[in-house]
Amino acid sequence: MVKKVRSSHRREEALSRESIMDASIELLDISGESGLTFRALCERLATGPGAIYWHIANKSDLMTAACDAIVARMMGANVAGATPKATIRAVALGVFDAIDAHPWVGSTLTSPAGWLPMVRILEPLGQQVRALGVPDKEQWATVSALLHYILGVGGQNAANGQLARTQGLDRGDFLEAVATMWAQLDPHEYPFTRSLAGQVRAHDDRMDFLAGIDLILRGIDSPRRR
Amino acid sequence: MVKKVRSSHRREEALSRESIMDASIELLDISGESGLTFRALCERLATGPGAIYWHIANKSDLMTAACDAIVARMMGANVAGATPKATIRAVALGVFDAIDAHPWVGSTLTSPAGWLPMVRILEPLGQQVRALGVPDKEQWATVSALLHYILGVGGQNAANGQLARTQGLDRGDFLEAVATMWAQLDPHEYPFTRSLAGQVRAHDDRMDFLAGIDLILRGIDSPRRR
DNA sequence: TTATACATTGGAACGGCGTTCCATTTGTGT
DNA sequence: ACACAAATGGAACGCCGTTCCAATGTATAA
Repeated sequence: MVKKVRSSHRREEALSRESIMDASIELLDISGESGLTFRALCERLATGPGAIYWHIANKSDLMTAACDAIVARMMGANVAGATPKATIRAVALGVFDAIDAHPWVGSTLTSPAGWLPMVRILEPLGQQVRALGVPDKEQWATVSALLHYILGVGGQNAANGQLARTQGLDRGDFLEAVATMWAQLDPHEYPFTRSLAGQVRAHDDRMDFLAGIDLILRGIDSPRRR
Repeated sequence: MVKKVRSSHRREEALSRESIMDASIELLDISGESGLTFRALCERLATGPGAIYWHIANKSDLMTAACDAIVARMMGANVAGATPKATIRAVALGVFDAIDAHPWVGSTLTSPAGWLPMVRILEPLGQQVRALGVPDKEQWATVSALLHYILGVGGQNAANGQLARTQGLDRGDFLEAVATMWAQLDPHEYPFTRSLAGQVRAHDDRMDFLAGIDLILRGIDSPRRR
């Protein structure tokens, strides 16, 4: 029987939670959510699954930590000093751009295990909502409206981005495809959606996202009828 | 060699796209998104994967169609005649309740392939937004704000529901766990989230969801400053 | 120095997944 | 009676996350 001889030296760059996460983020950015597999990770890190599992608990742990790293990095760039509304817009756009750059963050943020990265977004929003003078009793509903809107757009953008990537079409092709499908809908059942087909072709995701944020901010300003 | 004898009669209740989808929805409702596998489906339908693949394209096709069935069913219950705002609230609550009853719908709606079920929701919202007198140019941004908020809350609720189910805890336990985690956050870094811990414990998801809808509706009423 | 404990590593193996392929059976039109 | 297409069910494939474990290096105690 031949005894397999292991490579005689320990790896030069030691495996660590950080090095594993760096590699994971690279894989996710390059080939999307489905690109992060333990096999791909093992190849990139030149090791086996056992070594990776020594440092992380499971794949969900890996994804959450990677997501948290992105969100924390993005939040660090935010500066204070501006008006509450300007700060809310800045946070919202930060999340939007982060998801645009790393689509996989969109779906991971919504996942149940991802409460820590979510809190990083919730906190600054809440501080500004409070600064706007929203009464204590209404703060939770207000900030959760903002947060859910932001995550909702992010999730949708992430999904669209992944669809585009897998189908290999750019933004223009994608919008064209959507516009065409909508234009072919039944005019009696879907008059509104059909009428939207034209607008969608030329719209700007980022501007519309900001318009939605402003809509909510105007709602916060409006007195509550009772 | 022994030749395997097939059962001599054709199945009494013929396999069809509908019967497959009924079984899929049952499986999804019983055991969540991870409960729908081809193996479980084969057992329930007493057949093999090949027979199923004769009627559907792939799993994504299956999920989207199941999701669309739920959404279409729910939309059928909506009645006209009320004010635009009341109708918007009714549609929103319909989606909320549907996702509450079938959590897997929440994640499927957001998936890129699910544009058809999404349009079923977009359409009535758009018709009412138009009825509210929102100018053509702003209709898309307005209705997409509503839609993304609704899907955002739905997705989060679905995620929480699935977490609760897999961990086997009820709503009270879940909220208690969240409140405890938030209360343990660093007071200097997360003052707002910490202050929220108490409110969260007693909040009502459905009411807060409606409060968010009303927030957006108030924003639609408010004049756009320029 | 030597023996012993412990942290880390890498690879083999497992069960389960979506999907494909194909021999076989059944119904239908001639 | 025959040919042919629709429909069926099961075996097999490749990939996935995860577990297990023998081998290796390093630190510590004798």
